[in-house]
Amino acid sequence: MSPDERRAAIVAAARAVMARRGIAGTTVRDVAAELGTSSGLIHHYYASMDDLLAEAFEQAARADLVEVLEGLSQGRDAVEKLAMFFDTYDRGMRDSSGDFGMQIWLDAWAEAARRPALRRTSRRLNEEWQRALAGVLSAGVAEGHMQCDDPDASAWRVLSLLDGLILQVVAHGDVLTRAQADAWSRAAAERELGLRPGALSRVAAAHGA
Amino acid sequence: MSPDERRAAIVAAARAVMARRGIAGTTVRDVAAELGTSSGLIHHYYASMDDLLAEAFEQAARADLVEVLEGLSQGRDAVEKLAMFFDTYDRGMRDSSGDFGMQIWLDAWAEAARRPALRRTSRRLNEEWQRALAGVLSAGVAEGHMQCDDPDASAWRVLSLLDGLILQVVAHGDVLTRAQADAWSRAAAERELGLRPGALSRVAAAHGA
DNA sequence: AGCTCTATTGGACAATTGCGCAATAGGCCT
DNA sequence: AGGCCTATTGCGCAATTGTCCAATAGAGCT
Repeated sequence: MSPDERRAAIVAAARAVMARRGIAGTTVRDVAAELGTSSGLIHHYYASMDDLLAEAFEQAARADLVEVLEGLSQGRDAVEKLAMFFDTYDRGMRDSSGDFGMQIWLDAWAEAARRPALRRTSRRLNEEWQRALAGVLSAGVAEGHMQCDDPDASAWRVLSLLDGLILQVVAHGDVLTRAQADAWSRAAAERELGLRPGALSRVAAAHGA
Repeated sequence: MSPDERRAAIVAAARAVMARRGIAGTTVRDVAAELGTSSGLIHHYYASMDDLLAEAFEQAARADLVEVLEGLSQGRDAVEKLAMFFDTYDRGMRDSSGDFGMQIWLDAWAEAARRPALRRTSRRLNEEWQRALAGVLSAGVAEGHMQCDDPDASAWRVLSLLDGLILQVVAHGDVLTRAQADAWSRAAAERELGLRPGALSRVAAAHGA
């Protein structure tokens, strides 16, 4: 196995463990076991566990971002793009790794205070999410379909509300359902952008698929 | 020192360490050192570390909640109560222990997946915040000053947005300012409840104090 | 004073952690 | 084929963790 392949395999194994145990719960031995190799090998390719965790988190987070960006590009206008954004976010939350896909974000936010490498990565990814969303809102205003004084602020609000609601689902379980978090954040976005109630309903449902 | 005093002293020491090192970084020996006693004594009063951390977090979080509830009670009507809610929340965020007052929430949400006692406590406290807020919104609707189909859902939204925005401030630093998080969440609440823009501005400022 | 009960000590213990290192294996070039 | 280089092993080490326990001290009651 070539060095590049090996590095990729290690990160993939680290992502798999992270999805199961969270960032803080991912150990060198877990990754080695997942990979079916020795623990020493991990250190041959990654100088420290911090480096590996930062890299694995970056890839996992970016994969989610890419998926959402692809969903976004499928919308025909800004309103549909935004609806697709919620669709993809919600779908990504359900299949892949269940709750734990989001658990790594909770870990990242908490660990950001103590791990500089992780903080930079987490911050950068969050900003990319916000930028993508702000772009859609600006387009929506330009198209005349959305009302919004400050797309930048609105994007932060839509994103942060989603984060805050999903946070409750992941951290506390039944206190909210995923369906409520999804529906409530769509409703808030509609109000935020002067859309009629229901304008951001599931695209799949609206198209009968 | 009486058992009750001792328990209180242990929790106080745990809170002090938590404020410095975070929940995940608080160890039995740290607490014992902070208290100037032996580590065995902690286990004489608390069956497990999980219990102690949950208790310490509970007290720290409840102190914030009580402060907000007091602020809330100073409002004359529901709109003013809600404005006071934001005032107190924002003030509590600044003085006490700076960012660390909120950092323990990030820790709690992340650690909830791994510590059952902490998860229960975190969940209960979050529900109390939501209930308090929902009460204000219901009163606002009854008074005819607010429009809101589902006070319960709206309360979760207002709270989660605030959490989500503050999260960015605490975890990522300058990506947002505390002032933006404060102003933006007030604006969203105004929209959410059919209030005129500016209706939830700082009470202190509005009264010239 | 003596007895009892418990607060308190200080260290032992096993488990787990990241990390390093000497030894091995196996592929690639000459 | 032979030799070098590095991927890979598997164990060991030191540090840290939560938990437990036998021993001690000291206060309060009879």
